[in-house]
Amino acid sequence: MTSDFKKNVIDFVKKIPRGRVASYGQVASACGHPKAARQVGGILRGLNIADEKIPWWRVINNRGIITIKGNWTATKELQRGLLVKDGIKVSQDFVLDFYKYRFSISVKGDP
DNA sequence: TTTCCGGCTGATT
DNA sequence: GAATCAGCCGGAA
Repeated sequence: MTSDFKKNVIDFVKKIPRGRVASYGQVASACGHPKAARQVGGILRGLNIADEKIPWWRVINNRGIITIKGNWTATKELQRGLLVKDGIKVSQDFVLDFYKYRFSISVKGDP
């Protein structure tokens, strides 16, 4: 069915530049559903992870913490490594300066 | 189809 | 600061 929300989320995530991060709520809000933050993670879970075209690792929670279950195809360690590779400093607790690295949303709906 | 769960968040308690 | 509650929406059963 490919809801607009899903497409929007994926599209947004793909637009996240290197060295930047966005929170689930931020992405959800950009899609018009500020409360659907959980769904953002759900979408990334069901579709992408293995798709390196989509920087899912740049999507974290609003506290700059990698809140993953640890039972994924991806793990916290993997995500942390990818973030570090992007030039983002991540603590061993999987915490990063979200305030410093957060991605500014460019409001746009459909091209 | 319905029901339940979940990588979240913000507000309360 | 930890625990609870409510709200959102896509998957999986």
